[in-house]
Amino acid sequence: MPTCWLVSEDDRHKPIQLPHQQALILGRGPETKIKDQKCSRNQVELRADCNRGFIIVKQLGTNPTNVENVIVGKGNQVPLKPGQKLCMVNQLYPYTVRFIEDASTFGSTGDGNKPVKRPYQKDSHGDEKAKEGPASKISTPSHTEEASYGASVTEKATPQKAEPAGHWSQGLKVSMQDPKMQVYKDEKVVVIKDKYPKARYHWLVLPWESISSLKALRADHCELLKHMQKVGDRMIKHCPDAQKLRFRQGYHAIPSMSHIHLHVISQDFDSPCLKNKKHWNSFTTDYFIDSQEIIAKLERDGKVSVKEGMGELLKLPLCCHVCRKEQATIPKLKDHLKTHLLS
DNA sequence: GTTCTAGAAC
DNA sequence: GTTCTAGAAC
Repeated sequence: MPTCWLVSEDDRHKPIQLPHQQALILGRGPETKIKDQKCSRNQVELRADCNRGFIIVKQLGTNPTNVENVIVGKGNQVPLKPGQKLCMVNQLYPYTVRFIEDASTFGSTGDGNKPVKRPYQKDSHGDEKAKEGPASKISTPSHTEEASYGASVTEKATPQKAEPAGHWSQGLKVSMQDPKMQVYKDEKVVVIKDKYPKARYHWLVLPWESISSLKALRADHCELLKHMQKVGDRMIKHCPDAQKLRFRQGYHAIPSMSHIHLHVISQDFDSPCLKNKKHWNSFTTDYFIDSQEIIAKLERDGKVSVKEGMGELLKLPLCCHVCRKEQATIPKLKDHLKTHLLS
């Protein structure tokens, strides 16, 4: 059976072995050399399946752990396969997973067949709640996922109950199923109004098929994406202000919400829900990728890759999307936008 | 994703 | 003093 190794992509430390079918909890601590206070000492629970060649990543900490740039969500678990990227917290501390047949030349101990020793790490800062427990923990492999969680985690600490489907990042999956939210549906897609619209008109087009993110798209999704855009076109066409307003259709490079969704949004950005720089830049910088561009990339390459560093675009200065003039604050930007509305 | 709020900026 | 942002908490 191959051995499984968690590899620090920025080479902060040597690979950590993940024993087969044993839950290992990692986070801030000497093993990962992560000192970032945003990272819980029990940030993730990792469980390797050495026979099938993947690991299950469960987010235990409050701050986001990402797999392939998608937030896992506290209490949720997702698979991580070789080649995919795990970011321990806040898009930082990248890792990949590797399965090695002969592990003798790999890792820090050179002893490829035994789990890496992980002694109890006393909290030297004394700032962490005692309930967080040891820095890492291996539970017995005989438990089921649920039993293991109940036995090893609940009792020792995490006060919140595991509610994967209840996490905010899963909200779209709930909304799209709610008839009261649906404004259009057919055999392939459903349209809902954005719960917090960032403009006078702001819809989300979601496929019934569960597609986690842009990275999960494959060539055979092209027709679906074209259909989603056509449905968006139809929404715009039936809008009473269609003549007056400009619209864009596109995707966020790194969406916060699970389940792929096409934004159909009018370009007035006249909405009380548009409150901060992140909101603004997510719709007016390259963070917003036009539907056509995604479709073209998918047709050309058979996949969509999102460039690194897109998150930085959200911190850019506030720049008017019409005249590109920079605005100092959100309220000033909102005042400025009114001048374009009147023209 | 939103809400809340400390403290920076004015 | 008030306004506004940015980060933590949810």
